[in-house]
Amino acid sequence: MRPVEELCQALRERGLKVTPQRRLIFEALRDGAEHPTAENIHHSVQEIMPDISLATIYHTLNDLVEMGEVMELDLGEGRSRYDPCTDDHCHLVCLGCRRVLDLPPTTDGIELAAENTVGWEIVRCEVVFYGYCPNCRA
Amino acid sequence: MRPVEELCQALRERGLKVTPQRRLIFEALRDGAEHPTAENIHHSVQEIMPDISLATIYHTLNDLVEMGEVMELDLGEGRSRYDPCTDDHCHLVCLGCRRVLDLPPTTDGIELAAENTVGWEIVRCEVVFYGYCPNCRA
DNA sequence: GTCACTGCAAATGCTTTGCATCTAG
DNA sequence: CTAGATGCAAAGCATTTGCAGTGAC
Repeated sequence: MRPVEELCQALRERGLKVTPQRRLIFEALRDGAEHPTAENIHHSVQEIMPDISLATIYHTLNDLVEMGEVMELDLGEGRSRYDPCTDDHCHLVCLGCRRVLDLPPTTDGIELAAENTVGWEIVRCEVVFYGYCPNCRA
Repeated sequence: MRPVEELCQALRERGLKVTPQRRLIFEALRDGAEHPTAENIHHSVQEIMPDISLATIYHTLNDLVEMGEVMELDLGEGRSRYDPCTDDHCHLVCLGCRRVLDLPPTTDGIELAAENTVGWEIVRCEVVFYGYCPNCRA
């Protein structure tokens, strides 16, 4: 995700408007936990703007996803997480505490795709490891 | 997924009962498309037993997942798919027609995990490629 | 002044649950 | 006979949508 001011600029270039709500959402994504849910962001923005609506959060997150500034992660939890890091990388999910960590990209993911997907156009590859973190193994 | 009769046996061993509904669901999983949704299975079983309830489908699928006979896939579609193949393998999803293909497992997924997840107990690794199939590229 | 955004509430879509009835073992 | 299964309808959640009022530019 780019810095807040660049995001604001990108919004304007698309004919979208920069509102205080959106600025706060950008800041929450920049400063908060790394893989927040929409509700996480709602809570953290509410500390500054108590009346902001969850619908506004969803609206803005959808815009960011469409702009490619944020990745929507589906980690099998029945709700989406949003990742401000859009570089190629893998995820590691603790089935105990639901903590989500970033891992370096798999080097051969793309190679595998190349071998077995002749004729396809591969857009992206998602790799998620599920397990138990050191704390939760106990 | 094991043959229908073995599944029936496995149910009984767990104190669960073998009903005509469950048998039909097993057969639908065995014979039908490879990555069906709960609704897909409902439709195909309804051709033989029109009054079967969707709740029964979900109930049985949840049992099968718990028994490790079927994998629940979350491919970011807002609904689950169920995969009777529980061997280690990857998935290839067409963003156009939503077709889902199986791919061989990544050999180094586990290696990557071993290098970067000291102290963790890794349970499984899910790899999903998203793209456009030859038909949908046009 | 316009057109997009906001907040609210209602709607949506998938999945689960409560309950009365039924049935496998 | 009895515990578990079924079908129905209602409830639960996360997310989206419709709409009237508001605000960015």
